[in-house]
Amino acid sequence: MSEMLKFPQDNTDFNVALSTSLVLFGFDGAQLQLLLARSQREPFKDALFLPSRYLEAQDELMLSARSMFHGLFGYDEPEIIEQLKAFGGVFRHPIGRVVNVAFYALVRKDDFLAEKWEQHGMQWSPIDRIPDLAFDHNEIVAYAKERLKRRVKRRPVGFHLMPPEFTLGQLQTLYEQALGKTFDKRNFRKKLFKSPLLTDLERKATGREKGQHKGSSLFTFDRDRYQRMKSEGYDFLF
Amino acid sequence: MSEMLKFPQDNTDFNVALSTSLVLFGFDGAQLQLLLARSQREPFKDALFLPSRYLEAQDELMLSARSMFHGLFGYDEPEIIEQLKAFGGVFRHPIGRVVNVAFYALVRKDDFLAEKWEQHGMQWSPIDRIPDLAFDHNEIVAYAKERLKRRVKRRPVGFHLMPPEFTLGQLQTLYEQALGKTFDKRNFRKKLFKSPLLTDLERKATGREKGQHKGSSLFTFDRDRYQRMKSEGYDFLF
DNA sequence: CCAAAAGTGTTACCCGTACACCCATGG
DNA sequence: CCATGGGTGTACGGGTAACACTTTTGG
Repeated sequence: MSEMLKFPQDNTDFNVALSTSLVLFGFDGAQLQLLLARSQREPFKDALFLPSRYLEAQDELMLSARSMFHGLFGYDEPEIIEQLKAFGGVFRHPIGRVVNVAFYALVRKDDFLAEKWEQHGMQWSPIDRIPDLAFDHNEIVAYAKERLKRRVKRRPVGFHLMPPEFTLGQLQTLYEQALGKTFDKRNFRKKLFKSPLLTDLERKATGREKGQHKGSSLFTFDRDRYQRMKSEGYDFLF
Repeated sequence: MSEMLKFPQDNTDFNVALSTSLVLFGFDGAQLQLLLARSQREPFKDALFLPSRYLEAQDELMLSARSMFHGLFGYDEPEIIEQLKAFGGVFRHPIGRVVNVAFYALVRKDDFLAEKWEQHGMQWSPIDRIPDLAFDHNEIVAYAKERLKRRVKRRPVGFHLMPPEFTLGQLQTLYEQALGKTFDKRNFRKKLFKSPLLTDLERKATGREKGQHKGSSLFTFDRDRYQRMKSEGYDFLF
């Protein structure tokens, strides 16, 4: 009974393993997607799951997630990466227990090292049509989508997901898919222009980029301004 | 490199231990508080920390948290208990790694088995004056307070924290402490009466209960009604 | 010429906020 | 009688939501 009052130097049970999984959101110009791996070997051939790896005992949770990210994208860290929570409900290893700590991150899809990974069965999947995944990974994805919904309302996620130049139509698509509802075009624009983070590039889209309609105006996010305003206490709100 | 693509049957590293900690919020009629333990033995004598225990390898995370809760309160589960996230940044055990999965719960302070635990150094501490805690438990508390802020806005937390009968003054105190700001009395009442969950008991407080001013009206929450409305899609919003 | 998306203002309603006075009680 | 909290209504402003038509472009 007073185990609760002891500092954890006693009675420890070191036969748990930790894995980390990543829920990586990307936007290809028209669709919000996430990255899945496909097992290419028996006994789970073709099963889909989230990019995952074991944590070595000395690793920090976040560093483990970042290093996995590095393997996939070739640089050290995405701008947005955050722990979701621990998921422990499903997988039992013959040797002990596996608990999975999941992270989510927002990425530029272009940065993905596709040549390197596609041959290993990795692929992007539209967020509204995620197939059955192994383990409890569907539950993790559902949790991540909820987290994303909250972040979309409080952070200019376009910074991290959109290509450097984009149209307002694309941005609206992103918001609609992330929040799971549609918006009136005029109201959407009004709302976004309340914050001064969107810069009109005064150029028109050629229509060659995915999801860009020819002739519509191109915008970009003003990162510097956002940094300055944030340090003065500004809070983005959608 | 293709570790990421393997199912987790290989290369596991079973020398991690998991602990669970509880951030237990209670309200004594006048103050929002949380429950702390005090170590009574060397080498950490007098250190304060969150109620914590080791997870045995076969335990579910949530069940472990609930069973610790049972030890403290004598019944199986609080109405609100939720995982926060995994905290792994601080403690290194000589044998391996300890990762702490924290939970938060809302409780009726009266239910705490005080006679049983006070002699073991457990005590309630006001939320706005939490002392230095061992490990990274201050960080956990900070995270839990943020979670509580969000929940206060979306759930009728009064159900779970308030005594069965309370005054509007008490309820306002709770909201003010949880959200860290003050409210105008009239606006506060207006806001709460938008939802029909508050029942006027048509009796007056005697002034004997802590935090109740004599003569003010007593209210209770209509649990049944909340259940019915919730099943019809109602969402509480403060 | 047809389809698809871009672009553009106004109105109504709701909600949040600000604000002041009198009453009841206990000390 | 003084201090503390209870109890009550109104008015303004900002934000959200609803709503339709014309233009550009590619096919």
